[in-house]
Amino acid sequence: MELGRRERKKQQTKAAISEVATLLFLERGFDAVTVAEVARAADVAVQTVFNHFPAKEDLFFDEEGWWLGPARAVREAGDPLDALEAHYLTSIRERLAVGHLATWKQFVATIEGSPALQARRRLQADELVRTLAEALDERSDERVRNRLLAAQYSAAQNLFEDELMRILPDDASPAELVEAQQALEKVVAEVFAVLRNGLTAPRG
Amino acid sequence: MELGRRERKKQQTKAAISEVATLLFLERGFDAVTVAEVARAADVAVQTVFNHFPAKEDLFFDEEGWWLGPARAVREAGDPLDALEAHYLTSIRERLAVGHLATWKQFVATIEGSPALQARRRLQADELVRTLAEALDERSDERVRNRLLAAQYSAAQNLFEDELMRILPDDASPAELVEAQQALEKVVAEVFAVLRNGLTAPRG
DNA sequence: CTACATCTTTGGAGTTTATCCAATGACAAT
DNA sequence: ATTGTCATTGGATAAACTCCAAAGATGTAG
Repeated sequence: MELGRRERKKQQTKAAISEVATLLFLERGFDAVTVAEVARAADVAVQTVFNHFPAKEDLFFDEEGWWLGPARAVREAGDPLDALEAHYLTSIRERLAVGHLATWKQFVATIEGSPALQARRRLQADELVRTLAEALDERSDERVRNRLLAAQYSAAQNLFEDELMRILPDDASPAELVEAQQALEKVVAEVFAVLRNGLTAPRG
Repeated sequence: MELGRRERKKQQTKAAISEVATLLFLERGFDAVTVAEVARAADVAVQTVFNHFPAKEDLFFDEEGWWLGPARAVREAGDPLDALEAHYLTSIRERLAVGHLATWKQFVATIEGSPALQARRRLQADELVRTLAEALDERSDERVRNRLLAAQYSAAQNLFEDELMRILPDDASPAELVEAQQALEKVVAEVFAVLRNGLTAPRG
């Protein structure tokens, strides 16, 4: 679809605002930067910022709807657990791609430094669980188990994220990256084994 | 410990504020009532409200730390799953006690009508999961499983709450109460059976 | 009982996020 | 060129929350 100049300029200002905002947030922390400052740095009116982003938090979380991924993965593949494991391994590899990692660690650190961003992330996690549970409902009518599984997936994701933050130094060398990826994939395998076998089964 | 008049009056104003605020919130919704209104209704200065309650949400959630219950239950009993099941059955019975139910349904409805209150409840749920996971860590060093179980317990609690809201009419008769309690306890038994046997084991 | 210290309450000014609205200016369509 | 649409803007406003200094109530020591 062809975009007119007007729409193009609109997207342009939106992108400019988001970019300058993200830089400021990463540099000085989310709570320490006011929307007025962002507007000034982007050379637009404060109202323009709110025209494009419904709330301040949306300036930071510009990626749209990653939390719908697991539900989609379940819908598009055969066995739900296989689908979820594959989906998670893919997202891990993306995160560990060269250049992405440092940025990602900074993102997480910024979130952990701001109650408002943490609240927003909880909302996203909730959305993930809800949509995943609905997707699982389409595969099996065992509502109770579907909801428990969805919660476990979300918990597993948190686990992996903590683990990543823990084992990876800020400036990881390529060798360390490979090592970390192998370590993480081992944890993923362990977690999904637990999910498959159930909590009380003996570990593999 | 003996409380002086000063401290007594302080608690008194705090209680008065909390009470009048809760009434207003239940009646007209959390977001539709301003702190200034609460202050006016309680005949105190706005600043006085914030002297006693760090944030507006604290005017609604005055009960302190119920979300630490599961962790405590695990620490004080033998088998963690038995402890959690017993703890949850107890809390259900409290909620279904005569007189408490209508109030509780109103509370939940008010929460569901306010994004701010929902966010606060998510924070509490997070705290529950975190503390429960720590308590489980003291019983077993299988960190991964402990975290998955904690997440499942939280999910189960949400399930029960939804179920309670769904099956119970606002003005339940004593007979309906008994019936609802039996239905709920059956669901609880089913969920904990799943937790014990694992997701993939055949249902009982 | 008086004087002094402490602590709660209060009013006022200010900050920040967010909304509403009317005016302006760039772009699109005829 | 005119006219309508739409993004942008400034201004006013609301609401949660903070800071601060003054006032009022309470506790304490002489």
